[in-house]
Amino acid sequence: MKKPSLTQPVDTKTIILNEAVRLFAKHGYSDVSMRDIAEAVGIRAPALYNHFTDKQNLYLAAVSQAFAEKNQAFSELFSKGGTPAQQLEKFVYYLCESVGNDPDFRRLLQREVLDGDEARLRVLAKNVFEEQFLTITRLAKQLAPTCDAHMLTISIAGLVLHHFEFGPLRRFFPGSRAEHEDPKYIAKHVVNLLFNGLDGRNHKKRK
Amino acid sequence: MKKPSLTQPVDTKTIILNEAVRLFAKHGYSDVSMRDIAEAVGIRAPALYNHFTDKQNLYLAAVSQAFAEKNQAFSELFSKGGTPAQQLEKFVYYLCESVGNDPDFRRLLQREVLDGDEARLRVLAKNVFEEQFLTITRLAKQLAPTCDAHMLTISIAGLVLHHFEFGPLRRFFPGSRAEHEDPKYIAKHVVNLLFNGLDGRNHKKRK
DNA sequence: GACTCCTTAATTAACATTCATTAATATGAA
DNA sequence: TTCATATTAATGAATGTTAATTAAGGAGTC
Repeated sequence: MKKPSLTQPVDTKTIILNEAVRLFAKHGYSDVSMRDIAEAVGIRAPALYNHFTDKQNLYLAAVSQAFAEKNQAFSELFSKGGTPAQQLEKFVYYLCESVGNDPDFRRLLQREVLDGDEARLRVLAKNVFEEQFLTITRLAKQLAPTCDAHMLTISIAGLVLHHFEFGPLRRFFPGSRAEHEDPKYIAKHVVNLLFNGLDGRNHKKRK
Repeated sequence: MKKPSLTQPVDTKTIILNEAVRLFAKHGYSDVSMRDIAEAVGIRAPALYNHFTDKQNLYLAAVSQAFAEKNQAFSELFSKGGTPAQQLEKFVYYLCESVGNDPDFRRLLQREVLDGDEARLRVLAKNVFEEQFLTITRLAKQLAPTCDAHMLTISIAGLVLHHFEFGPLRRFFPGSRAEHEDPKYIAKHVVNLLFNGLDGRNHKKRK
């Protein structure tokens, strides 16, 4: 069916998607026009309609693509075994690096959570995040049996995500330093907080 | 200067601001037209220009108003003394109630953090949140002297905020229950996590 | 190879709509 | 009257999208 022809028919669609992801993540759906995307690609706006039926269709394809690849590296995380504590620590580091190195993904997620309709959010939860959510929830149950594991999973993700999401505002708070945006530094802080709570002095063994 | 006249001249401006806050919080700057706001108020769009110079001006005024009142109840929180741990617990409960009962405020904050330019974010940090930030940082230093207090403050705020921000997506995760959106339940969870870390069994005395 | 034919993907031009904003004007109370 | 506040009408720009057209490559037939 899909015959990759000659010049670059498949390539154009990929380029469009990449530019769309970048622009939608940066400015949001309503602040990116079809002309903006076309210009970034190097074509005219009507040419976009050879690849996508309309703007919404292009947006959904862009978001899907941005979220699609996020399930591969994750699975490998837990293949190597380790104690639950070690696995959680690995996950926090993975999440920090992942979110820190892909601001487009993070911003698209923020925008979807803010403005996505129920249908889109349901798909997002089921198809993109459910596996990861269940894995962390299982871990949470082992590590903190008396805690609401559902809530704890949200807490862990939120703890990481918010350090990145709040960056633009946090920068103007007293005591801000460059390392506060460093994924490794954030991960270390979060891991410490999770395992020891506020009282970071009484370290418990967890390795 | 401001003479509250008769019919409702000052009132109109207030109504405009309230409707603008509501609409901007719900849909975002670009997805709310001057006509939308005017319709919500019950007037025609050009009448808005008797009270605000342009759309940006109206938006800034709306955001300022939504953020303005957030510094009053806060100060009283710490006037009654208590141990640092008690004060922090009070703050978490206050923040949960505050954010939970004012979704417009929360959504506007989310939008500003996502799309606000540097100047606006600087003003927001300095004029709206700095006092609260410094207070919590001071508390953090007392409660966790070995921890990066700046980071810890962000963690505390993020922990609370994310439970509300992620609500629309979290609802579609397995195990979701109604109480997961209850401010008091969230506060209890956050307090427990902060003071005890993952291991919620070894409760430390803190009252 | 040379001739059609179909498909794909690009272009320019144009359209209808919506938007923020302005101008001119009316209304009504002090 | 005067001033503040509202209205209607209009303007110019931007938006998503469609129409008509063109160029180019692949496939089948001679």
